[in-house]
Amino acid sequence: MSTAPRQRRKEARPQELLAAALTLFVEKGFAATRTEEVAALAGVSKGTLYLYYPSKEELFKAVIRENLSARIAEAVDLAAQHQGSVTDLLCHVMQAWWQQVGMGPAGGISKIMMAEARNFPDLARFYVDEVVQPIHRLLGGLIERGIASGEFRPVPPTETVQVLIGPMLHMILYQHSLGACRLHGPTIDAPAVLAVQVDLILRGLLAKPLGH
Amino acid sequence: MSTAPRQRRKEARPQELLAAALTLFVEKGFAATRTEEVAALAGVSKGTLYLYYPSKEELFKAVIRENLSARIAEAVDLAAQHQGSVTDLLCHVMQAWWQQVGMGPAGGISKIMMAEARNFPDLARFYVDEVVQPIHRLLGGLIERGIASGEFRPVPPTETVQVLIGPMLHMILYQHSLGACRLHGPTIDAPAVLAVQVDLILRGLLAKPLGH
Amino acid sequence: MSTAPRQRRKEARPQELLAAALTLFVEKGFAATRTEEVAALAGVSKGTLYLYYPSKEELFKAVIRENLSARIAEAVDLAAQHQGSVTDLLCHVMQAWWQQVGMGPAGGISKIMMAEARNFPDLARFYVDEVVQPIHRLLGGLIERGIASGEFRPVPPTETVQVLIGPMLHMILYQHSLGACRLHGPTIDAPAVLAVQVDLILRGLLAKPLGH
Amino acid sequence: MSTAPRQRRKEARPQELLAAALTLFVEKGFAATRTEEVAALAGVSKGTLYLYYPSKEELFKAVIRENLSARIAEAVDLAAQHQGSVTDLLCHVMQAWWQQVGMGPAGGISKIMMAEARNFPDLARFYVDEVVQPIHRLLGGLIERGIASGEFRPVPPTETVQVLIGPMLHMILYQHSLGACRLHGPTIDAPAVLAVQVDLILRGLLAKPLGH
DNA sequence: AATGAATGAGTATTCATTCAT
DNA sequence: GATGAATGAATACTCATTCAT
Repeated sequence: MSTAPRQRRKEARPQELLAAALTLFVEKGFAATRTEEVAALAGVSKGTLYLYYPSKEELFKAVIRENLSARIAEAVDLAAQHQGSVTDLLCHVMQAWWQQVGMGPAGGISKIMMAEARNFPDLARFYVDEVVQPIHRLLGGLIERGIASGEFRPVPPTETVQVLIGPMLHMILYQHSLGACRLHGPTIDAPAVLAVQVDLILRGLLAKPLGH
Repeated sequence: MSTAPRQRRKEARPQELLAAALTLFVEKGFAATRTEEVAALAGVSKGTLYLYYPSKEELFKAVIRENLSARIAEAVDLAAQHQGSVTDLLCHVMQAWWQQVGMGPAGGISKIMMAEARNFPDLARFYVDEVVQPIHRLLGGLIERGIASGEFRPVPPTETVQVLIGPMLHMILYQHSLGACRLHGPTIDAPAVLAVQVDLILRGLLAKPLGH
Repeated sequence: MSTAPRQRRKEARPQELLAAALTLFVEKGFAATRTEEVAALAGVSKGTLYLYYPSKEELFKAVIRENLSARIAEAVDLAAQHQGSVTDLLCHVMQAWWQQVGMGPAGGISKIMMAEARNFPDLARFYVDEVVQPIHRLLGGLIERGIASGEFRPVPPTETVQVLIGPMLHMILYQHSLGACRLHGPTIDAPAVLAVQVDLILRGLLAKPLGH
Repeated sequence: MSTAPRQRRKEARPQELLAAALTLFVEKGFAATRTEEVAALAGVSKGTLYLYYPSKEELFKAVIRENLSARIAEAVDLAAQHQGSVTDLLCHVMQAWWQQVGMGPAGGISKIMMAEARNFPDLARFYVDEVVQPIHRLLGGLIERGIASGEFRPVPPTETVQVLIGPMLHMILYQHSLGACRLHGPTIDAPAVLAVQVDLILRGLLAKPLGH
């Protein structure tokens, strides 16, 4: 209880390092981020970083676990317990993901993986196992539940998941790459796009048409 | 008539270099591709590459011009001359882009830009001006034409363009990144996804509902 | 007190690197000296050099500050405090410069600047501000003092400074260039030349002729 | 007599190449001058240069022969034939050298040699044999003639040659190096310096003092 | 004779990782 | 535990020279 500040500091170190790493990896990419910068942003020296994480790759894996694995587990739990309309659940899950992950810096992790998967096969494997597969299982399952319950038309689940995920991921990627440069490209109003997507796709998905 | 082999080579070199550069840039990214590798893949020495392109960045710009700018111009022409249903035109443009660009290696260029825009601001600017803006102008214009002609519901054009582009771009990115690693992630059946997308989104877009 | 060897090295490194740099820059010139050679001569690796100096140019500037700026400041102080004959002071300043700078490796810096000024404008600017101007101000001031005190004839100060500096600088350059090659060119006996110069020029400078 | 322009061109080539080489070598130094630039300035292609001179070093030797050896031979002849006062002859030779060589681009050759002798020992040897030695023999001989004739005091000839040459050479070097950068260093008024030098040194050299 | 396409050795600088203190 | 000095592998770009045309 009366842990000295030094003690608190020592316990907080991993979190501080992960936060610094997330920020810089998203900003510059994995390969282009220097470990020394991560350490500096976390307020420690280069050597200290290696005390907590044995390499840059392991540091990145820890960032993924910290920021994505946990969120996914929550969503899976939520879906398992939900009782009512699958439509509502699907909307909720997607909105929540956007709020908690997509909008924030953690969204940038997907950019990094897209960018550097082929140069770092170990990271790619880890990310697919830890993130991509679970999300596909979750959303695919929801589509199947909706079809089974008669809410949705009998669409192919796997492909529909792609169509659901696509625009959201694309916006995330854009905002963390070209959108982050101060250029005169198209400005993306993410909530508006999500609204349009929900409108368009639900109309297409639902067994019973909505009105205008 | 009496073009010596040396002469023929000189004229073919730029194409050979651009093809090699496209392959490697897409595979490894811009920063991680070594110029010497590009030269080797094109069957020439390091120095020769610099005879044709003054720097790695200029080489990359040339790759973009060669592979994307030309295709975009074709699509713009096609759209300007098309007379019939906007729905057909939109489907055609998107299918053609997928066939000619998305599916092939040129699709990987968008991955590179997502990945490295923030580290190479000059390239980002070039890509936005040369590729992103023209595509948005083209598709946005089609949506507006469809609304004006009464084919489409009065959706917001800019955001709808995002929803149209999103899944396609996401698939492209996926196939050039995680999909290219031999992992057990979800296998994407791109034509099937496109079919689902067209089905879902057109249902949402059209003023008059389709049947099942 | 308990300075570990590592610590002692850290403090000594800049000096060791500057000494190695001076030696090699004088021997081969600025452009032709490889940073790795400098590091090797100082007994460290390539990377260590860059821990202390951010670039080859900054290393060179540090060599100038270390070897010339300090000497010039000393001479300026001496001149400011000197009370007696300007003739004596002038002789002393020139002899001292020859002993402390001209004769030693630091003399070679002027060779480098002559050689590479036009290819490295930043270095040229630095050298003019830091070395050439101060020396001219010092010697020009001495000539003026001598004229004002009636010791010297009313010669034009600026041009006289050139005549004073010329032979010394020429000898320095010669010894660090052609003289350093084992050739059968004229061997320069620097002290003898200086003696002749002092004899000839003082005779020309003094208001009252000397005897034979 | 009716040589076609093409013929005239072919015969003029070596001269044009030497002129171009002199200009660029003086401006940038030997190592830093690219052979392609020399060829371009002479209006021919890279390959053509090698048709006339087998290497960059041989090109440089030819520049020396063309611009210095010839002038020296003229001065030697003049000195051999001169009958009157050695003082006049010495003044004349030095002024003529300044006018014909020092002031013009050929003066820059000495800068190059100072700069790069140690990196190109072959060139150094050639320059000493072809230029330095002859000039020293010429001027040393004049001093001895002046002493023998009673015009000059019995000064040591070799060292006196250094004092004579020094300021002139220094000015040449300065004007081709730091002086050629647009900096705020001291501006050298070469004729004024020469006048001062002649005044000072002759006063010191002559057996019978001049008046004020 | 003239060209210019091709070559490949050579070099400043960066950065993940180690380890003595 | 914490530091930061030291390392050395890795890479874009240049330029003298050659030689097929």
